[in-house]
Amino acid sequence: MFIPDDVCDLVQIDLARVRALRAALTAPETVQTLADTFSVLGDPTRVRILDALSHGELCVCDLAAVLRLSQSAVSHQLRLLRGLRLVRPRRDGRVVFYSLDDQHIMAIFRQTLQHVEEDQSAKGATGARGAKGAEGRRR
Amino acid sequence: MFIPDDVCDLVQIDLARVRALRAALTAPETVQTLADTFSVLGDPTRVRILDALSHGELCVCDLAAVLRLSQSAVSHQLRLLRGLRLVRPRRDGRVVFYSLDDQHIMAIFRQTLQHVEEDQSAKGATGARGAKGAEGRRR
DNA sequence: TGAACATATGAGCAGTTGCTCATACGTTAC
DNA sequence: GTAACGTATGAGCAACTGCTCATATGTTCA
Repeated sequence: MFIPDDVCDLVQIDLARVRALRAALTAPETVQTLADTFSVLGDPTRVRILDALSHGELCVCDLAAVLRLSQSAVSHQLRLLRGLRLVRPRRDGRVVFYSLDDQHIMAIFRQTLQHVEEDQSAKGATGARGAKGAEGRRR
Repeated sequence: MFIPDDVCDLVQIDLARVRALRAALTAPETVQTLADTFSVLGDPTRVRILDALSHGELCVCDLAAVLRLSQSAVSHQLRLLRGLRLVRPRRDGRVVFYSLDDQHIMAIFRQTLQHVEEDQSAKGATGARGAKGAEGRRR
């Protein structure tokens, strides 16, 4: 679909500003990287894995036991988390222990929770159903 | 699928720890909320929208023009962002201006970029393809 | 009131995701 | 070597996502 510089013909539409803004936008690769990272964090199972690992390193099968997930499911998810260097493996014999690879993640979790909590207290719960199906996404 | 307390039968597997950890885990609703929020942030289009709005409020059609997206696409995404209170609408006649609803988001972006950058510098680029298809996801 | 316009939303489709199942890989013990 | 075991991974399927198209809603102005 073709989208011209000016989409609507209101006077208020600020064409100069539109063009200036385009130059000020974050680079596409950076945007993609941000989105990829958030995408990986945007799954309850992976959040739970990171949460569990925040208490210390765990082998795959203990992780599966803690979260009541299959070994395969955990392993698949760890692969993704490894890919973004959110977790780090350490082999000891046939057991592989995983730990958080980075302090930032927990800081990001904290900050995000702050956002959510500020929401609920400061603004009341009008239609706070979290858009994307905050409920009913588990299978 | 049934998943017992202990998945594997190695001696190293720490059953007591598994049980203790279960009690220490973050509450399911909190996990879901975190995941929902990250899920919304985990899309390039929405990241771009938030990035654009970080420079100041914009009406829907200017936003569409800046990002070269259809009005419909932008509106659908704004709906999601509104749902999680990441953006806030302000009506002025028939024009609706959107702005960031929260300072936290930009802080989260910054922190996440720090994580990514630390990756690339400190750890070299061995297999840094970001798992989930960092490239080739645009259509 | 009705035309024009900015925005919102429902339906539908192609692409993606997270799981399970089956199986391969890597290490240890015999 | 081979058996056992912890982990990793490919295929495949059901559910979900983000877009477009068509259309509804809400506001302004004549």
